[in-house]
Amino acid sequence: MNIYEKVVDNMEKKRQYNATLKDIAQKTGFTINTVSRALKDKDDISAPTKKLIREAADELGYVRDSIAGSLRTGFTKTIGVILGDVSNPHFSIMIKGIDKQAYKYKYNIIIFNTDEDETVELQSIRSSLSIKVDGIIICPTQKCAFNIDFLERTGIPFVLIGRKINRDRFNFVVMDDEAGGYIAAKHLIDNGHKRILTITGPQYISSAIDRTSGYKRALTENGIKIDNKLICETGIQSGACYKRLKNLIKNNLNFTAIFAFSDMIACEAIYTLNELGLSVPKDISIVGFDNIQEHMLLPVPLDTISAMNTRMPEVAVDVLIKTINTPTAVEKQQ
DNA sequence: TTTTAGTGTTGATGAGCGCG
DNA sequence: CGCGCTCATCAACACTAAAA
Repeated sequence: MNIYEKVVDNMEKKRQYNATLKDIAQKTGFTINTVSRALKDKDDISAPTKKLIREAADELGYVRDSIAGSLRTGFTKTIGVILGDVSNPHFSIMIKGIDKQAYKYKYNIIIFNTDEDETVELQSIRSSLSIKVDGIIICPTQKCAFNIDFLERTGIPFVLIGRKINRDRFNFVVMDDEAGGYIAAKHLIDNGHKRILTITGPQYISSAIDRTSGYKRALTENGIKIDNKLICETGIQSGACYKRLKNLIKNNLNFTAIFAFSDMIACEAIYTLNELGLSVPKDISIVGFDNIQEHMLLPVPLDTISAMNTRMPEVAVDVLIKTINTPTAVEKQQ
């Protein structure tokens, strides 16, 4: 095959791939509109015509140009999903749930990973708007209010997931983190623990605040005095807990149990304890959060908080789609 | 510099046809 | 004439390369 044949071959291949409604119309003798309607299975097109057009489309290797479609309809059938850390199983499980639910509505999702960085977060919001997603599901970094304010001002439908801001104005889908914190601490108390270390997330994150206050309530209700030394705030990025916990133990902090902000932090804590010659649960008991082992088995079974965690993605998508279809509706879910 | 033409798809509207 | 069925015509979407 010489260079010219190659070019022609490529052009033909490209043409095949790029077949449009126009090509099908020419091939079948119907108008472009009829072809469009036939392929969309509209009921004002007769069955024989549909069959003919579909066959022609297959033969030409037609693939719908969704960009052109969006140009016409104003919808891209795409949801932007903006999350802090997709390498955390908690979030990847969440993504899977969102995708599965979005599929039911014939929606695609596009994922943005912010690394919990507000600058990246803003860029992700901008990119989402740029590619004209119909709506956004976002787990906000909560490091500054600007990003979400900006998002609100654009008027695009969005739903917060996992973390909440300002109950009245925004749609958010969260679990009852306060209750989760309470149950976790209560569980450890019931097992005889009085010195319970909580390794919690940064206190600008709503879920961290709520879980910590649940923890405090459990202690208070059970007559245990709150020791601020046992409330350890740490970053939620990988490695943060390891350093922090190691330090605490080296400084001889006295505790018999840990309530971790997430299962990932719990895993890191177990790793750290093992490294220091302590074993779980013999020496130290641990309760995590998120129940990731429901989706992936861990080396050691982990006591953890699940609640309605697994339904959050579903609900978030439902609420978002509803908002997209009725722009004025404001919903609140918990 | 401004204007035009072109991209692919589809909702709204309308027209032709056969039948009762 | 009125109706249902089937398909056609038109216009618009947001942006850009090319023409004027």
